Amino acid sequence: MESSLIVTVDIVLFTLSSDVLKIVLLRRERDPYAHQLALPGGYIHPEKDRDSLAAAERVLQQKTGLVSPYLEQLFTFSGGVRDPRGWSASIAYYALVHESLLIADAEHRFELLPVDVLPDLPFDHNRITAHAVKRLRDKSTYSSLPCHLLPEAFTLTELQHTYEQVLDISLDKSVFRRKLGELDFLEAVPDAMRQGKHRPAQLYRLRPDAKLALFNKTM
Amino acid sequence: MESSLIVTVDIVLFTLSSDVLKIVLLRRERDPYAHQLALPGGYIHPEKDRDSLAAAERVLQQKTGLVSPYLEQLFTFSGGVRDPRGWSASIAYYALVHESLLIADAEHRFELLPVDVLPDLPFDHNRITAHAVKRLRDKSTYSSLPCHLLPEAFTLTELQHTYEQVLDISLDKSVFRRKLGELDFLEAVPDAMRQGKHRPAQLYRLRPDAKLALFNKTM
DNA sequence: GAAATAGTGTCTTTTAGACAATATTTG
DNA sequence: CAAATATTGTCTAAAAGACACTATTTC
Repeated sequence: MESSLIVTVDIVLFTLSSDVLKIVLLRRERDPYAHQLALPGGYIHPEKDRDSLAAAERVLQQKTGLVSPYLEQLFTFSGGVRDPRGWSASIAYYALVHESLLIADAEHRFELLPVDVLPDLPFDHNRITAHAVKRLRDKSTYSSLPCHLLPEAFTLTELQHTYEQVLDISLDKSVFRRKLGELDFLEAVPDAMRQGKHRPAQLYRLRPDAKLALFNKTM
Repeated sequence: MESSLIVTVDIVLFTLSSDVLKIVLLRRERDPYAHQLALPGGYIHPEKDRDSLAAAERVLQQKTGLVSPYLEQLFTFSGGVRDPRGWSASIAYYALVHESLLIADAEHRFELLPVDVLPDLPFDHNRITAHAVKRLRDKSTYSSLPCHLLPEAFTLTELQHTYEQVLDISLDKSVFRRKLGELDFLEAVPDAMRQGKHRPAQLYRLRPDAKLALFNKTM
């Protein structure tokens, strides 16, 4: 009925490593662009994948071993020139994960590169990545999104530091905590403190039922 | 290489009619769901359509006669159960247009129905519409988006009224104008006033170069 | 107790909201 | 000039920002 269309999912997987925002890139096994670094991605399998989100979860699991981190549809990139095989559509997703989950599983299957100094990537993967970085930064200005770059439990200072790294701004400690308090998406982990060389800090985690929290104003 | 996937575009076309937010629905000519009201949509034509945005523009033009109103990608809906023909992906768009453009062209090819009292629609078109309404309302709280529901020139009172209809809230005249002034996406149309039974009002239009303007805070 | 970080409080500045006052039309 | 709407100004209340102060830990 229709000429065949290539439909894929691609994933921009963010993490914060050494205080720098980075993404996961894989070396492609086959043509086109074999052996080049590219975003994790793959075909949709209509028999296996309930929908494109399930396809993204499957691809992420197969290529990086990760299970259900924060994963959200980004945008669908399409057209006749983005893939040498013909007209294609890529339903792009972005994901956030704490670095420890990557290190735990790493058998050098992927590379971590800073988003600000990426090489030329195949297809329109630079464009997809730029779109994802913009979305991450925009959404981080008014939501609890950056929480997902941290481990399950974290201190308020670590959370503030994460916002500062992602947004590349500095925030006032007092104002930051006041705004967090207005929302109510965090809860203290009972009797859990981050120990350091000085005064220990209370550990917090996302409330179990908490959806992505939105600030009225900008963070 | 891959089992065949159906890829379509669907469009949620909004307008404000008699102070009510409505969308355009067309009666389907063929199966599945022949003769039922549904969102304007159609297959992507890889030979003709540069990308999915171009496909959406073409579909909109062919089905409603409209040329390039405000048109933005919404979300891609996909899966094995949304279309009886098999696994499918619909790249959904939403568009805003002033009512006059619909009336000018109307040969009863489409119907206008209020978003709050829609009938059961085929496929997952109710879900797509709900998603579009949410996006429109969310984005209207912090941007100049509702301007596109008005004709090219409009008064500030008309613009305020449009925000109030879309968001279903009432706004203070003075505060509203102060916030508009902070941005700068409007310009007065020289010597153009809306005449009524009382004091005429200055007409404004979007600045020629103006992109979608964003308020720091909520509108 | 000095140093370092955690956590809270207070004052000032900015912004939003309520509402009044003035301005310009028509009949 | 009364009525109606446009447009601007002012006062008050709320929020954000800057910054200082107190608290708790290690060495």
